[in-house]
Amino acid sequence: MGYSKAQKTRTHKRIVSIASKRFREKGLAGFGIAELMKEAGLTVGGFYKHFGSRDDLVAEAVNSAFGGWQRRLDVAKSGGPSVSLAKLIDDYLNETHRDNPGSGCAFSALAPEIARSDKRTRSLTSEQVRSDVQLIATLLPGRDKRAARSRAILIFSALVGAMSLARAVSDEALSREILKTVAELLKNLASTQRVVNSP
Amino acid sequence: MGYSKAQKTRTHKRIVSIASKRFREKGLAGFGIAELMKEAGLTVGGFYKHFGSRDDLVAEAVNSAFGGWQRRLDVAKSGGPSVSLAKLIDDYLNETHRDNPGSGCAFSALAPEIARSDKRTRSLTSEQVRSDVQLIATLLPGRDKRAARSRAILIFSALVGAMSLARAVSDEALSREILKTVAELLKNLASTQRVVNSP
DNA sequence: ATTATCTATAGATCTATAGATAATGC
DNA sequence: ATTATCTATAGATCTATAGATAATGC
Repeated sequence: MGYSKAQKTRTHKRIVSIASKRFREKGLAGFGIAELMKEAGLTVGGFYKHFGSRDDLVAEAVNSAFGGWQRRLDVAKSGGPSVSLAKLIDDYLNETHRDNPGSGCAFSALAPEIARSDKRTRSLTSEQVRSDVQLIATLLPGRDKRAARSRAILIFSALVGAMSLARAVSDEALSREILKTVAELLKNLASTQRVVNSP
Repeated sequence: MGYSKAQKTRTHKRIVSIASKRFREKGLAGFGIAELMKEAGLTVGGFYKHFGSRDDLVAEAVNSAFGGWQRRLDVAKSGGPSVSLAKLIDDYLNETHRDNPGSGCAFSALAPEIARSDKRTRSLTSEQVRSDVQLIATLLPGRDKRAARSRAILIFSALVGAMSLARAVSDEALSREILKTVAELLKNLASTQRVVNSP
C-alpha cells in the first residue's frame, strides 16, 4: 500500500464514495466507522487523518450524494426543455430508483435525518435545493419566471414526498400506485402553462 | 409505585407516548432505552416486560404517532368539504408544525427511516397512507372518484415532501418559501375540478 | 403464584486517540 | 521530518437478560 499524496486523495474519495452510498441505504446512523473503513480496505485508525470527526464525513458524503444526482439531472436536461422535464420525472419516480436508494436522490433517502444534522450539512442542503429548484424551473414552459419557480418547488416537493412514501409502505401495489400517479400528474402539470383553472 | 394491571397499562401508554414524540424529534436511532425509561420515571430493566424488543416499541410508537396526527385530520375534516382541505393544508404546511416534529406528522419526520424498518412497522404505514389518501380524496370536489384519489396522492406526497425539505434546509427564507409556495399551489389544486388545462 | 419494577451486568457495539510502522518528500 | 496507515484500547454507549424485591390477585 502506498502513502503518496495522490494515494491519499484516492483513498479519501473512496471513503466518501462508499459512505455516500451506505448513508443513503442505511441512514446516517446506520453503520460505524470501523465497518466503513473495512469496506474501503482500511482499518479504523486511519479515519481521523481524513476527517476531523464523523460529522465531517456526514457533511462531505451527503454533499457527494447531491453531486451524483445533480449529474443525472444535468444529463436529463441536455435533451432540451419540456421533453426533458417529463424524462426527469420518469427518471425519478420509478421502481429502479425506489429499490436502489444508494445510488439515488439524497433528499428522498435522508431529508429528515439531514434536518437533525449540523449546520454545515444543512447549509450544503440549502444550496442543493436552490440549485435543483432552479434547474426544474428552467425546464418549465411559460415566460413568468416567478410562476415557474413556484411550480418547480411544488414539483420538487412532490417528487421527494412520493419517493419517500413509496419506499415506506410495504404494500407493493400501493407503492407502485404512488409512483405512477404522481409521475403522471406532475407530467401534466409540467406541460401546461397554468397550474390550475380558476374556478 | 403501584403494580396493578391498570397501572401497567398506564405505564405502557406513557412509554409509547414519550417514544412516539422523541422518535419524531430525534429519529428512530436517536436515543436508547435507558434514556427513554428515565424520562418515563422508570429504569431500563422494566422495559422488556412491556416490549419484546426495541423494534416492537418502534412499531407501536410509530403507529401511535400516526394516530395522533389522524385525530388532527379528523378535526379538520369536521368543518365540511373543500373549505376543510384548505384548512388541512394550512394546518400542515406552517412553521409551527415545521418546528415541532415531536407532535407532528410521522411521515415527514420519519419516512426514510420507516422504509428501513421491519415489516410490521411498514405494514402499519401502508394502512395509514391508505387512510390519509382516502381522507384527502373525500375532501376534494368533483364526482370522479378515481381522479380524486389520484389528486389526493399528489397532494399527500407534496405535503410530506415540502415539510421534509423545509426542515432540511438551514436557510430560513428558503424554508418559508417552500412552505408558503406549496401550500398556495395545493390549495388552488384542491379547489378546482380539473388538475390542469389541456394544452 | 405471579409479575412489574429495580439493580447490576454481560457482551457488543461506537467514536476517538495513542503509539508503532513504513512510506513519502524535502 | 512528515505523515498515512496500522494495532490496540480507553471510555462511553447500547440492547438484552439475570436475579432480587415488593406488590397484586387468585
